Amino acid sequence: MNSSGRNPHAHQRQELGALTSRLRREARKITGPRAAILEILRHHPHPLTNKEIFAQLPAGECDLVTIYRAMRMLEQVGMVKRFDFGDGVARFELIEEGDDGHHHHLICTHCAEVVEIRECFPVEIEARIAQAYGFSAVTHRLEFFGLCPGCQK
Amino acid sequence: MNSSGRNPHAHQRQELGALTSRLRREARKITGPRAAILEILRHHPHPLTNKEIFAQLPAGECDLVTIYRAMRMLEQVGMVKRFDFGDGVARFELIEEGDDGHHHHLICTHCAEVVEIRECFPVEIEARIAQAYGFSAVTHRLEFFGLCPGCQK
DNA sequence: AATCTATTGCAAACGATTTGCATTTAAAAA
DNA sequence: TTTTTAAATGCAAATCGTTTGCAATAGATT
Repeated sequence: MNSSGRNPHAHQRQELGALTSRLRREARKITGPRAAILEILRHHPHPLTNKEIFAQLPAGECDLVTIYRAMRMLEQVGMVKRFDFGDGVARFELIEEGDDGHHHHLICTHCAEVVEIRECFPVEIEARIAQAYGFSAVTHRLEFFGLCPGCQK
Repeated sequence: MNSSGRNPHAHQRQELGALTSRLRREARKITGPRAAILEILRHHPHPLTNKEIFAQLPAGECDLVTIYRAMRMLEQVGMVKRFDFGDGVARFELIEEGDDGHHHHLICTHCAEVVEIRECFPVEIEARIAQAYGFSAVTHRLEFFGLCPGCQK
């Protein structure tokens, strides 16, 4: 049982080379800003906002707008997953090749700590819902909120 | 088995009088705009955006800003529940006295039709998550997306 | 090395939501 | 009922996240 298993949530860091070749395969250019952004995402197991990425970047590495554009592109080619914590700010997480990145989070409403939740429950439920209402291609968006151990009292 | 049961999703329309007295109890003034807004919400079983409410209002009844302020206030006193369908626009639904309004929706990604989902599944799951990670006061936000019967092909 | 086109930076536009402030008005007091 | 008082409104302007236009730059291909 080694650590290179296929648990999509093991968060083994993807190699930068693997990431760039993935980009190349999509006929996208590997630019300085993009490499830097991927490098940051690679080291963060939790969803990051565009601003947070921007802040991590060496000063002047690239414009905030470029990050917005890069994230949209990375989402399009399926390299990152966009999450919505309901605060009006998009967050992104790098996902593994082949994975669709579907999972959930538990967010502390006080300190904003984020826990990645491995299990995805409502999958069985989706089928039930889909057929109950005649919908197809049903997916869901689910996030949990609460007080983390450190913030309780 | 009459229709005035206590199923919180039966959507029996709340009386305007009951609504205003609820407001009065909270030491809020019953104004023209507020009565008009409540009147609209009363007749809509699905979440409405501020703009949608504005559009329903008799022309010149009140400013859009007033609606924003009213909805925030109504949310504070627990008379409406705010929903987030992930498109960057807040939606509101009137909730019954005593109810916390917690429920979910199934939204057609093509025509935006909204189905109210009565059952709330992850309640049992919340407990599991809460204790697994030591969080307290855990809640969740869950919405389903898919293609409604009419939009499939 | 030359070419071609995607990508970037910067400024400006956008859409949802909030805020400041002077004016109006519902509700409490007289 | 009139007076008083604080809350609510309208309007303009500000804010915040995100997108877009455009000319300049720079990967990738030849």
